[in-house]
Amino acid sequence: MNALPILAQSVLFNTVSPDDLPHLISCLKPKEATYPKDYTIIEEGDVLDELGVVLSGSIHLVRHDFWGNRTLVAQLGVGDIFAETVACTAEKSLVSVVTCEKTVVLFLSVQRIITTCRSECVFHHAIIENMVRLLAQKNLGLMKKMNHITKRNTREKLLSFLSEQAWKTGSKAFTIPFDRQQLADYLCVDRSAMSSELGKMKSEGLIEFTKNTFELKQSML
Amino acid sequence: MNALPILAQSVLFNTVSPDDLPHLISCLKPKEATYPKDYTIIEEGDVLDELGVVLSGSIHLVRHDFWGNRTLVAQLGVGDIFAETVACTAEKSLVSVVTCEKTVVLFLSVQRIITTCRSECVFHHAIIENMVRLLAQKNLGLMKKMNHITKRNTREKLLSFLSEQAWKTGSKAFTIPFDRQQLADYLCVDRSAMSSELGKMKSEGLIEFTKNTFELKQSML
DNA sequence: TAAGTTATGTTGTTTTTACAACAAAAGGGT
DNA sequence: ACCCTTTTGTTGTAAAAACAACATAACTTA
Repeated sequence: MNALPILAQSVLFNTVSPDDLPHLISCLKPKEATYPKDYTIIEEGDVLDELGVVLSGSIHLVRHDFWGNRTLVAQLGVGDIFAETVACTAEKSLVSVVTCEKTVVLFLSVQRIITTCRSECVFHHAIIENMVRLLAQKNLGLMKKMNHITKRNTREKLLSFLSEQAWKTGSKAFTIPFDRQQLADYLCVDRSAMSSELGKMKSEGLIEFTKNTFELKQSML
Repeated sequence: MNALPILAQSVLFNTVSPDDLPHLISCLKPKEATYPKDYTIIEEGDVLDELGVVLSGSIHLVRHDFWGNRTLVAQLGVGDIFAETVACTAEKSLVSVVTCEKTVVLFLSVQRIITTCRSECVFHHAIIENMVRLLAQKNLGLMKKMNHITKRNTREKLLSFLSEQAWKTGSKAFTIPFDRQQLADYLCVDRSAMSSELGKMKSEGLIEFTKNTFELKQSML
């Protein structure tokens, strides 16, 4: 498929002029792959030297422990980049990458990205800068998630998460990208316990919700 | 103080030849500062454009919520780098940086690091590559911490943490860099609850410990 | 060394969570 | 419309954690 419009929007290439982009991409050993729904692209423990760009569909970064508890680390969509950490560090992946639907991915060589090539690629140093920003943003994302899950109880985790969503959309009413089980996995709590906590919060007038659409009823920190 | 030997060992500069280092550093607007014990170098919400290198002493990255719960995100020592994320993203800091003892820090301009300068700095692109690796490693560190705190109960968190320490030192007996309160803050649990859980684990023969020295008694995942 | 301070361990109570089992609701496809 | 599957909500119980209060040990420093 035509990856260029999507790549042009991604954090990694949004400063590169559309004219230069095809040449630049061709430098990075691009490989496209299409996966069905619920396909595991990367397994925990895998080692690789390419990062992935989601061209269509969506993916989850998840971890599983020995008792089957699942932790949802992040959900990524079109234009988002994954596996950059494991590719940069050459260490084993701590997460699995699983498709949520039929998904097309473009893989690019990290070695080629961070190693400046000869003068032909005048724009090359631009994407290295972007690579730095990308990693810093990922970092920030992890810290934000940490802000939620380090809360001491379920209600605080929920309020922390919902507040962030409201903040992100700039409105007290918003739709979250998770179903209940996914939200529970994301916040590291039991689904049913979370569900009943949501019920309590609704009956106390703190929040309102139907399906994935929530509304915060009071100012909360 | 003479920062060069320490910088030469740091992730950011360890590939730069010692001869080139002074020139390179001077490009990066270096500023040295000395802080007393328990001094807050960076407050949550601060915005800055410099990263810091610990030249002597040690620091904690911490977060506080409104109920006074403290979360210890990481502990850094000589040669370690902090504030690179907030400096790269130009967003508000999510953590505070507090000294554990008298500490000397060297600040360097992130703008100068990631923007390639004129040809004079032939080694410049080398540290950009290092910057990428540094951020990726930080990322990995956050994921590892996440592996611990996403565990469902205190014992699993402890085992996860202790296993990692054992793995890191390559021995079943090791000394951890935290006291009990700090460990509790790191694992996001109550100190006394953690203390009693440690007691149970000892009485069950799982572990042995005195002060900060632990020993794992059985094979555990 | 004595007194004060900090760190750690212990215990009991209250609150919260996980877990299990089930009911109700919502979709999906034929 | 019907059956089947998935999602969500509800409830009760058992387990775990937070909390508070205190005992003891270790460490400082005057």
